[in-house]
Amino acid sequence: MRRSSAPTLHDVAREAGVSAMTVSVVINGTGSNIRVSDDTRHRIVAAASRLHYRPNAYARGLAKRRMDTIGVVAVVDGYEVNLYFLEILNGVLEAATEHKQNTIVFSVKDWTPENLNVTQLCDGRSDGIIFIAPTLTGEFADTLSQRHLPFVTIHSGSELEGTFNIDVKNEEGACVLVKHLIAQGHRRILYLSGGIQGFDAMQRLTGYRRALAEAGIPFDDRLVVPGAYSTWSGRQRMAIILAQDSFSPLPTAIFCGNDAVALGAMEMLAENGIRVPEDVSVAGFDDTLTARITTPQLTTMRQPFRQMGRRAVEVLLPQINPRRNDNRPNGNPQGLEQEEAEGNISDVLTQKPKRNEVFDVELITRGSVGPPPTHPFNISDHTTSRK
Amino acid sequence: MRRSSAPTLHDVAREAGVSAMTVSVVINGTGSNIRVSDDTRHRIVAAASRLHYRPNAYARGLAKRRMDTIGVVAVVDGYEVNLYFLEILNGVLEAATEHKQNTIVFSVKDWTPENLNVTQLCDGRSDGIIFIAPTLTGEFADTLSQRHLPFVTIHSGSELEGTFNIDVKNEEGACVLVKHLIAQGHRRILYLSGGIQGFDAMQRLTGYRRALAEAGIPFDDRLVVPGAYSTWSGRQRMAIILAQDSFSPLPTAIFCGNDAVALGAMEMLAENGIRVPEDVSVAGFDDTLTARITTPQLTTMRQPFRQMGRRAVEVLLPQINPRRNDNRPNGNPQGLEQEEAEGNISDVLTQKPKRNEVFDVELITRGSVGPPPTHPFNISDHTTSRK
DNA sequence: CCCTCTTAATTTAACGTTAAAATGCTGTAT
DNA sequence: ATACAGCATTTTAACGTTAAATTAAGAGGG
Repeated sequence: MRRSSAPTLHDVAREAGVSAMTVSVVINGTGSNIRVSDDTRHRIVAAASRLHYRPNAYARGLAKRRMDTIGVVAVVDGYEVNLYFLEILNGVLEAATEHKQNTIVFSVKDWTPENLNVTQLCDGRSDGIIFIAPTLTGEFADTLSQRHLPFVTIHSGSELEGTFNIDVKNEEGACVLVKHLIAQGHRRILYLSGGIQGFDAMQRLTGYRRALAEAGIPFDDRLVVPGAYSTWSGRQRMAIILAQDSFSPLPTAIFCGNDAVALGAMEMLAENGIRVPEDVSVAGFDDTLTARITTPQLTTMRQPFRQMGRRAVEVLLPQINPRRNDNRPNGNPQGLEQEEAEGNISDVLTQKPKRNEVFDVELITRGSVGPPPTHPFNISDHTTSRK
Repeated sequence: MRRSSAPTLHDVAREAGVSAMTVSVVINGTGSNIRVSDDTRHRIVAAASRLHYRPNAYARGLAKRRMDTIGVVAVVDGYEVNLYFLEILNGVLEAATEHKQNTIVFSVKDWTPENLNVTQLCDGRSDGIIFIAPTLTGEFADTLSQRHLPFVTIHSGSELEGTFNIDVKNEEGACVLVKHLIAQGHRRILYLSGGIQGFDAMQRLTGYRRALAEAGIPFDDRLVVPGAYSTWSGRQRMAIILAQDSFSPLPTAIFCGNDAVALGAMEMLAENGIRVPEDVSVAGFDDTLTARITTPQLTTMRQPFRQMGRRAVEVLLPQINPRRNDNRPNGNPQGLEQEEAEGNISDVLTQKPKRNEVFDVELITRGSVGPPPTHPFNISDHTTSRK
């Protein structure tokens, strides 16, 4: 009782009159070659609960060379909360708990390769990393590899060799969404894109162009406005569009890179007295909570975030512990398409196979999309008269 | 080079031709009694960077008996994201970074004392805990105390002995807000409260009653409807109110326990064709992002979340390491009121002093509050005719 | 009575790091 | 020459845990 800090295995051992090792075996069910008599077991359990003993996770991790902890890296733009991140996180937490893994969240502000403090990721706190962001630099991937830290990305495209990535059908999703707009009668459709360095923004652009092409509508690159995946960016870009003569008359529909962007755009439209969907239709991507918060509610493409988070865990675990097979998923999740590089055995044996898992997206129609106005909407008529 | 895992201090030592201890001293600036020649230092730095060495945080924590990590416990209701929590977290992250502390987030679903897996909190991952929730059980506090884990609560009232708590002037805030409603002409004001077991909900109720009393309006307990601090709860309670005859004619103003509750209430009102603020005024509490997402935007009381998060760190750190004084805050933050139990020296020497820091709140007026309608609003007239 | 087999534990040696004490050195004043 | 600093570095011993090897004691068989 001379110590003022938390009780240890040895304290329990002394209290129960046995050795530390016996206590260790009793505390963890997994006693390799070891057996403990019922009497001793009871004494130890009693002593442990009397002292309120809790095993020290770090000492344990150090000894086992395994922390049973998954690190999740979230990239936060400025002060803005990325709701989709939280939904992915829920999936990760769910699956991690099922596999008895802990989760630790590293949040990174304003993603730049330098800014990301790799130290925290690499200092032994986790056995593997789930990286959620639309971009991943090779430099960063290299650092993790050098540290023998397995990782899985979500939304990072599939450009890097030997990298596991979970993604959605961005191109197809954008194409379906834009076709939906065209079906309503729209022909002048603005694409308010996310960051152009992101893979997903480019893939969605391709889908946008394909939908236009198949409907025989010529592509006009002035109708593609790049920004960031944030409400702030949506507001700010929308303000520019409304102020610029080249955008008058206003396009009759806006395809936003993101629900957050759509929210910002709709705020700015509302502040200028432009009605949705009467004057202009707005569509988003993600189907986060945001989509049901706007007035009217948002037509958008749903991403199966929770499933994607779950899947990331299931893909990561076998890489962390290649020996045990108890983490094997039970069949392929629905709507999942698997690409495997060449797929011959030598690949599997030599290096991590390149693997990309792509989930389906789903069109969710709500009130923000309607037929185009009968007469083109002239911005200057309204914005100046109001306010 | 026989090892396939990450390089250790010893690897660097071998590479540089020195002992492990010298490397340790070079890596951490803090060489207590020790000095290292420039030549050796350069060799070690070179070797470390050549091997991409990163110190193992856990081994380090074990040896130092200090993890330099603050744990933050977030209680999540169901699947709903508590935006105010994220804003507090930003303050915590900011201050923690300034004091060179890491932060680890424990998220707990559906707060019940049993559900909260205390193990994770107590297994040595953090040196102290910041607990964000409107309730804290004595049982839980005891467990932490037994483990000698210092903790600070936010929003947990000041009921428990020897506990540090950061809070806001709930009573005064509610009083100011309700007086504002009264000043607009309202006399029948509904209080759509958060969980009644929470200290803040009760304090706000007191403020609500005081405002009514000072205006000579009799208190009617049927106008106090308890629920939870969530959008779902706001929707659900509002639906009940609209369906119940006893609430017709509708109160002319609704004071919601929370911005999230207000959002839910406003959604339900809108779905029933009831206009805000023409038919009914709505006010919230918190001034989170939610308040600017509603249509119209929400009149609410602003809590200085970021400051509160910062302050929690500043209060926690001295408890973790009473020796060093380098964590001392520079003066009292503005709008801060400090209560100290008795304040005599013996208290400080014997046990943790009971301390409660209470921040000011600020009325933010927006579009959701207006004068009451000239004629009382009869629910059945409208809800049945619509839809 | 010696040998082997089982059961129930204990002992030893890590895991990667740091605090504190110990060790050589070199020069400098007594 | 002798003791005495001061510097640069190493040694030793933890921190709390677990894997693997080892011991001890009894049971049963020849």
